[in-house]
Amino acid sequence: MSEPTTRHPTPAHVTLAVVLQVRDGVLQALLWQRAREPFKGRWSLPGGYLAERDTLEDSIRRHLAEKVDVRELSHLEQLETLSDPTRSPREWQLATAYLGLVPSDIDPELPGDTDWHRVDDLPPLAFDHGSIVLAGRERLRAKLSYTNLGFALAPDEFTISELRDLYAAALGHDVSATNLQRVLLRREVLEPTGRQRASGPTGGRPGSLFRFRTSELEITDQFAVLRPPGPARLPVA
Amino acid sequence: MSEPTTRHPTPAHVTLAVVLQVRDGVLQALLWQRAREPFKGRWSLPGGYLAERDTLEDSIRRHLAEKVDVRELSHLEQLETLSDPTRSPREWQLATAYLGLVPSDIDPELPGDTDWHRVDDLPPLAFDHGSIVLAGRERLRAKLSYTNLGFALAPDEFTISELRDLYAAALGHDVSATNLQRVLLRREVLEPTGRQRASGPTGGRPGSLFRFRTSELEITDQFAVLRPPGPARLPVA
DNA sequence: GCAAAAGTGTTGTGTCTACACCCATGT
DNA sequence: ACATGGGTGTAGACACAACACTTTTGC
Repeated sequence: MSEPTTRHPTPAHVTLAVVLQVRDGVLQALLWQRAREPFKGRWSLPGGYLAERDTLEDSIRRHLAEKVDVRELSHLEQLETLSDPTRSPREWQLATAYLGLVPSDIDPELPGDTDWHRVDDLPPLAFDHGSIVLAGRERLRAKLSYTNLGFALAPDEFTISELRDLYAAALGHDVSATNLQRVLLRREVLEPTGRQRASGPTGGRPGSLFRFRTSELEITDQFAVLRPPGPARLPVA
Repeated sequence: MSEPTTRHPTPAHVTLAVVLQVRDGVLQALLWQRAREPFKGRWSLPGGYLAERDTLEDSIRRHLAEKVDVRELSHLEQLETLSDPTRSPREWQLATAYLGLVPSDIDPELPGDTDWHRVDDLPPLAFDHGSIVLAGRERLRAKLSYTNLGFALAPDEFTISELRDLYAAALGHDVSATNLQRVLLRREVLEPTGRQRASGPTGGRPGSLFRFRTSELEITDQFAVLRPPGPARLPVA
């Protein structure tokens, strides 16, 4: 298997990751400054060549491990594979992009050539990485609406206001804490922990703490329309 | 560019397509019977090796052109890239899978080693192709609910009953013609052509003919929830 | 008491399913 | 006339956004 029996020319293959986190109330992406040509000095997505015996997911986890502690990745999913033959000026190279998420309460140690950048205000990126970041953001936004993916942005415990700020940063628009709470509780995505956050120095009622019921991705708004026929589902007996 | 400057070992790369069509009122997939080892004689997805200077999409279109007339593909989108190092017994091989759709009124000429199979009753497939077919079906089902993707399953003109049968076959459950019509008209996905289908031999009111307003994929049910704030959108003035 | 922050009650709206009913055609 | 299939009217269920109001804290 390590000796391909094909006589077809094969492209180089790299894995890339759009790693997103809400930092300072803003959605940010982890970028890495290229040390070498092509695009020397430009910011780019972390990643690297696929090694033998690695799956694509293994590969991107391995490359990311050099930047951030992989245990800190709360979610990782494949985005798409890019194949424009001119996407790299030097070689025939395919790239499989992943979306990775990091909870907001974590501040990983980073090497000197690596830093967070606001997705709303990115510098020019190497290759086609700019459009990949935007694709990752769109995927995140869509899944926040119809899945429980919020778990990947949030700490283990949080108040509704804190969660609201995370959603607002990721979605790019204001979110009402009132309605967010009701939607996520109705869908049984959140559950109360029973504990409370202490009031801040300026006073105010202490907020109750919640947690996500599960850290596995689940679709919570299946069948937005064209449901299968049948009597209405019982309202959670 | 045709001379990779990398010294990394590179995997073989193939493109595959799950081509789906509603035939005889049932969702079916286009399969091809392997002439050679490995998996000689087994049914498998059409596709083949990626050639230099091809994008992945070019590649799968080219391979499909040997089976069906590509102009008959009403939709083509990337599904995922598979990379398990053991997925092919002979070589290190990645596969990028696509979903292709063919309108129900077309009956392409097929070579002798190629045929349609009901997705609900597939034979054992080569490699990991069985799970890819199911992933394609799930993608189709999801997008039928929140996009106008129905255009890719339907002929240019159709009655609501005919469209209902297509949706039912693809979704795998009964669909109400009444509600289907109202949902798709409200969303302005369908428009009446003004023409009618003649009655069948057994009588019955002739059905009005409709068409999809566009054959570009559009999201018609954006923001199922967590809409951006603001006054309610005007009800289509 | 007053400001600040959290949380609940309530109303209105839009979208969907279900089902009854009416319409147009062939025999 | 009556069977067959197409289409409309309408009622009820539900989920959501918006906003007023109440509760709990610090000062």
